Amino acid sequence: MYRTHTCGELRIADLNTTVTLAGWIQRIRDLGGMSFIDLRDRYGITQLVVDENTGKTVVEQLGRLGREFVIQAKGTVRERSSKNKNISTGDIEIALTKIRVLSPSLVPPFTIQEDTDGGDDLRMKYRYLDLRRSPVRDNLILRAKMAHSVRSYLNSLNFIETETPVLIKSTPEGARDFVVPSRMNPGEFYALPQSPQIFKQLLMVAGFDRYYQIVKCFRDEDLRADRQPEFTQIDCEMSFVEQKDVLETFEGLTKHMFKDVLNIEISDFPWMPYSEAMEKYGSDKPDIRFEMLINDISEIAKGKGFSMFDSAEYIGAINATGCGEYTRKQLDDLTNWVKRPQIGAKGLVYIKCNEDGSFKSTIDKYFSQDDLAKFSVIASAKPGDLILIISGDREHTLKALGELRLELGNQLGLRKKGIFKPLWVVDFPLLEWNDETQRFSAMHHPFTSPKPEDIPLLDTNPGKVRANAYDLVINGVEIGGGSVRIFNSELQAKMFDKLGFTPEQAQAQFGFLMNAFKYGAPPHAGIAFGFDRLVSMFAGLDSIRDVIAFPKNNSGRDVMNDSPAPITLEQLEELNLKLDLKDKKQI
RNA sequence: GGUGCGGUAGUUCAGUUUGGUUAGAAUAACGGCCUGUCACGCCGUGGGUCGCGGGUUCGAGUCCCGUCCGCACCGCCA
Repeated sequence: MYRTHTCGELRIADLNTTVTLAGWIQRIRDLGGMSFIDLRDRYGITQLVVDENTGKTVVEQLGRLGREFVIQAKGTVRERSSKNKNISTGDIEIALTKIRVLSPSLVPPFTIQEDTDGGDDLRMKYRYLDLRRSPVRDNLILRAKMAHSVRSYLNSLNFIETETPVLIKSTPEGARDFVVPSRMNPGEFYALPQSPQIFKQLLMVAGFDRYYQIVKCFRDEDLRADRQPEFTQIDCEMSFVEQKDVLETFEGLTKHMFKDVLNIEISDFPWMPYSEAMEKYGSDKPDIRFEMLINDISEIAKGKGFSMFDSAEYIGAINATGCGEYTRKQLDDLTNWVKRPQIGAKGLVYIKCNEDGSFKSTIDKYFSQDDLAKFSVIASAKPGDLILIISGDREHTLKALGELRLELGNQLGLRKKGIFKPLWVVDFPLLEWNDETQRFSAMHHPFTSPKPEDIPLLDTNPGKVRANAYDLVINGVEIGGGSVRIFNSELQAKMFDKLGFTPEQAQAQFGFLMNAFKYGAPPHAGIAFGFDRLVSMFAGLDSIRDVIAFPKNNSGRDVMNDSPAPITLEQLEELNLKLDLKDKKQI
C-alpha cells in the first residue's frame, strides 16, 4: 500500500495516528535545526516535519531531495504549534519516521505553484507539469463536474446518450474538414465531423426521440483564444418538438448547471430577434450585461451639409454614459481605436453633453444646439454624457458601433465577471449571400427549416427568409446554437437547390438523409452547446485553452508532442499517397 | 492570407527610443548559517549563441533586410 491517506484529508481529529502519505515535494524549508516539507497531491498539501527527534537516516535523506520528487512519507500526525489557516490541513503536520523516494525529478522548467513564473508557451510544452498546478487542475475538475451535471440533467429527461462515428464523409458546406486517408480504399478519404449533425437527425428518424452526446468535433479553420481545431460540444436532438420546446429544455439545462455547479440562480432568458440584436447591439451575440444601445439617427443627421453624414447609408449613435468629461486624448484614442483596420470606421464624431445643458461637438459647424439636442433625446443622453457617432454603410457601421460599445463596456467596467446574462437570439436569416462564391449559403446549416410563413420568399427574396434557428448567448459569447430541422424530403431538396446544389450533387452528398426522410421522419429540432466555451465562462476565463487538458497552440500545433508531424514513406505507400508539397519540406 | 505586439540567464522581465566600458533585476539552482516555517530569513556562488541568417558601422542586444517561433485580432469559423 502506497498511502493510507491523501495529502488533503488529515485533520486535528487524526492526531497521533500513524499515517503514510505519497505525493510530490512542493517545497523544502530548511531552518537549520529543523525542516519542513510541503507534500502535494491533487487533494491538497500536507506539511511534513523533520526535527531533533527525527531519525538520522531521514535527516540524511533530506539533503538529497528536491522539488517535484515523488516520495512516500511515514509518520505520526501531530498538532502544529503555529497553524496555517490558508490550507485545510493547516492544523496538523506529520512527524516523519520514514521517507522513501519513489521517483526523483529534474528541476522543473517553471515553478509548480499557483502563480507560476512560466509563460504560456513553456507551460504548454510541459503541460503535464502545468496540470499539477491547482488553478489548471481546478479548471479540469470544474469541467468534469459540468459534464456530470449535463448528463444527470439530460438523463433525467430521458435523453439517450449515443455515440456517432468519427470517421465520416466530407461535405462541401461549412468549415474545412480534417481528412483521413483510407488504406483499404485507395484514393478515398474520411472526414472528421464538424458536428454529428446528420447522424443525430438519422437517430430521430430511427425513433430515438431524445438524443445527446458530449462529443469531440473538428474544424480545420484558423484558431482563436476561443477556437480550437478539436473542441467539445454538448450535442442534442429532440423529436415531436417545436422551437419553444427546445429552448425551454435547454434553458432548463443551462439554469440547472448554473445552480448545480456555481450555485447561481438565473432568471428566465429573454428572446431577442436577430434583427433587433443587430440594430441595437451591432452583433448577433449581444452582451446584455449593460445597456448603451445603438440608436439610428440617420433621419435627423442628414441634410445639414456634413458630407460624411449626407453620403452615409446609416448613421448610428451610442451614449457613453458619464463620459462627458473625456479629454481630447481619450477621444483621440477612441477615434484611433475605431479607425484600426480590424474595426474599419472612417472616423468618430462626438457630442459632449455639458452640465449646463449645452453641447460641444466635432460637428458644431453643421449642427445647431437644437439639432444636437434632438440627437441627445434619441440617444437618451443626459448632461455629463458623451454621444459617439459612426456613419457609413449600414452593416459595417452597426458592427463598428457594436465593437465600440463592447470596448467602452470594458473600459468602464460594465462587463463584470461573475454576472451572467443569458438570452436567446431567435429568427436568424436562413441564408446569407456569399460574395466569393456568388451564391447564397446557409447561415446555420442546410438542414435548417425556414419559418413556414417565409417559405414563399424562398423564390422571390431568399435573403429575407427567416429560419427557425436560435443561439444561446451569454455575456456576449455564443454558447450554443440550433434549429428546427427540415423533415420533408421535398423541402430539403428545394433547400439544396437554393444553395446551388444540382439534384445529382445533393443526391451524392446527402442522398441517404433525403432517402431516410422518405421513411417516416418525425418533426425534430436540436441544439449544440460549445462545451469548452461554457466551461471557460463558468471558470471566469477568456481562453478555452485553460479548460482543455492538452490544447493546441495558435497555429494548431501541439507543442508538447510536436504534432502534426510528417509520416514515413512506408506509411505513405501503404496509404497509396505521394506527397507533392509546394515548398518541399524534407520528410 | 492580413494587421499589431513580443522573442535577452532555467524562468519572468528591464535595457532597444538616442549604437559605445565587463548586458542587469527578481526568481529558480547550487554552497554556507539559522528550531516553527508555510512566498521562511540572512550570506555567498555559478549561470547569457541577446530567436536565427545577412547587411550598415571603427563598433550592433540596440539601426536595416530576410526568416523562424509565440500571443491577440481581422478574414475564415454552415
